[in-house]
Amino acid sequence: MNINLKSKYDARVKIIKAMAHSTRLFIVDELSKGERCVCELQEMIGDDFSTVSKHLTILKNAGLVLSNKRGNQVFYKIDATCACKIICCADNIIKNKLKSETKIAGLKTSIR
Amino acid sequence: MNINLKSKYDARVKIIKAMAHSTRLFIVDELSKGERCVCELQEMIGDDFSTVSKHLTILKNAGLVLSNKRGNQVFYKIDATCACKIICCADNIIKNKLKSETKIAGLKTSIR
DNA sequence: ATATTATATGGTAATTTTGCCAAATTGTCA
DNA sequence: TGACAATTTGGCAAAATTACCATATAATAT
Repeated sequence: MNINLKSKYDARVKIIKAMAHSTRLFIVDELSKGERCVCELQEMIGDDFSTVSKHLTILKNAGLVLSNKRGNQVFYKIDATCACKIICCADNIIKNKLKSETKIAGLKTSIR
Repeated sequence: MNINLKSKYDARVKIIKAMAHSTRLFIVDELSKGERCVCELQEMIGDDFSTVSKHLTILKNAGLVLSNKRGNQVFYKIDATCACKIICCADNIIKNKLKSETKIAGLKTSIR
């Protein structure tokens, strides 16, 4: 693959990889409801603080979320609304897959 | 995180992970233009046949593409059009990020 | 100043992903 | 049938990701 094309795909991959983890998807989902501080997210997720913090850094570096420090708390919010659309697309794909699987199951039944 | 919620996110992650690789993004992009056989994709990508084949298997298992054997060639095509939308979303995020970065650069210049 | 709270960073072991080679499979054609 | 072409699968080493602990940093309160 040529070098320019490769870097175009690498830029896209960076975004998509940032979302390719259940914790980070959860965070995006949660932030789509509104701003949350790290401690709120950590409590919901249950992982170590440092783990949650690193997930947030990945999302931030990818340009998906923004952080804002107030006092000694850091609040995160969605920067790219398209991140939510990506989740929506994933849900559509899951729905379609289930539909086509039941269709196949139905065909198999009707063959008997 | 509770177990049901976790599995909901895992299903989404499976889809997104399937797209989280530059070669696989390229394949989705290419297939969005039309059906392609493995050898065509392999030639464009340049990786080993087995590598390309494994990428295709990942996309197929995620429900993003379909395969169809004709003669001794296997043709792949897009199953989930939403896969293309995800790429589109990634592009939007990249565009916004560039925009906000130049805005910040502009502010810094105007401070001088 | 010092203790405390909230978050980020460095280091590291465990796990997952990747990509190549070799071998197996499937279909075509002589 | 046997040779060949296209694709997939198994095995494995290298690279990347993940999650924890310990430590560092920053803001607040005493």
